[in-house]
Amino acid sequence: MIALIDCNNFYASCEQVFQPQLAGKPLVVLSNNDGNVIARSSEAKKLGIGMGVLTGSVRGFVRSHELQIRSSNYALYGDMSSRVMETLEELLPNVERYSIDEAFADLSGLSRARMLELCQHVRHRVQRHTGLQVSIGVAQTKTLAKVANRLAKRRPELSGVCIGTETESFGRILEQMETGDVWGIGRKISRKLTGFGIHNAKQLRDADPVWIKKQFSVVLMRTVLELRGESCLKLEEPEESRKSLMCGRSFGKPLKELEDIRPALTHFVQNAVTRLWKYKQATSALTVYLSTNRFRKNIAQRSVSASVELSATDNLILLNAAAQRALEQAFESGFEYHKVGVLLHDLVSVKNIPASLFETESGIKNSPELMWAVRKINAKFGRYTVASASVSGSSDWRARSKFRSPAFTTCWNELPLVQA
DNA sequence: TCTGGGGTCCTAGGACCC
DNA sequence: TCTGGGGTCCTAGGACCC
Repeated sequence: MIALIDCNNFYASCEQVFQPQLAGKPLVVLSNNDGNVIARSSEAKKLGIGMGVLTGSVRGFVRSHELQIRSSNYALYGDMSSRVMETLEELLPNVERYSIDEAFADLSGLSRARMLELCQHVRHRVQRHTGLQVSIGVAQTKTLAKVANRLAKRRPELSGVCIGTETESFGRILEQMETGDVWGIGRKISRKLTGFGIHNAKQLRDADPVWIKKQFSVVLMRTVLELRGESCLKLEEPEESRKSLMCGRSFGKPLKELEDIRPALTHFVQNAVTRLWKYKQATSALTVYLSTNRFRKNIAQRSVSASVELSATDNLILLNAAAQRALEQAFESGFEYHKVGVLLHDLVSVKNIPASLFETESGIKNSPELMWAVRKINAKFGRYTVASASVSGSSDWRARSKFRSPAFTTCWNELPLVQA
């Protein structure tokens, strides 16, 4: 049996935990650049505010319903996520961190009564450690655990825990679910299924897997089998690390000049490499993406990328130099650029690289001592205390973030104040 | 006015080989 | 005029997730 543990309204709840005046109020969290809504408190959902709607379209609720608005604050959410995950790992075997606010765990071998007890215990402990609420769904497969989790959220009488033991009992529930609500089925596939007369999840479950594979793909076939209770998606081993890593953002205002884009890219490279260090990985290929704003139909559009191959390295200076070269290749003047980003791929664990491969033929010496010092200083005083020279300079690229709350848990200067 | 960011997996098709 | 076919590797792009 597999459990799916999921934080309720994660971003909005993180804001509420540190700002008690937000509790019980409709609240939305905005995307980078404050463009649209990416998270909502349950009160905001009740107002009918949809996921992804433009910020402008919810302004009316500020006056009429005291809607609260926050820019997204990933330092806070990331740190709260770690606290939740650590609590789960203390209490449950084989926890797989699936996303910032979700984890799977293996509960095989426990009786139904024991599972229920354990899941309620987990809920109380997470609530006590972090102030956040989680819902838990348990079933034979990951896909069914998602379904159970959905029920745990929707039916108050379950107190946040739904354990489905028999596949049979999912029949009526699946009948009321649209195919698009099943994990792994998005808009495109859902529409194609409708064309074949498959409208709900039960019909999908009962479709012929071989036919599904032929018409769609092996991916959807697995989903069908998973809905039948046949496990196709195993828990991932925790030591398997990520394969690629990216960092990029849209600019606060459009940029036309290469020299204005450079500092933004340097900043993203530094962010990406810091994460590379954290997981003790190195990269042997890097791609820089550069694009205009696709939503502005009246300007000339351009979306390009350029790649560079390297011998495996985690050296910030080398990687930034490579990224800047790629940017030069991709850049062409005459466009209003809106976004730049870097993708590090072919990641390998540093310990799997023979030392000799860390030597470099280029003029820039790989200097572990320097990198070590940069790492220590930035870990202690903040991520960009020591940064490549081109980070400084114009800051036109920085995103708007008008409503950001303090980094309560990760920055000494922004700790919450408690009045006794 | 404003239109997120960071991932994974799979497939199709081209290049190349024998 | 006829102009193989199967395997592998790589890449770009699609679809999905949160």
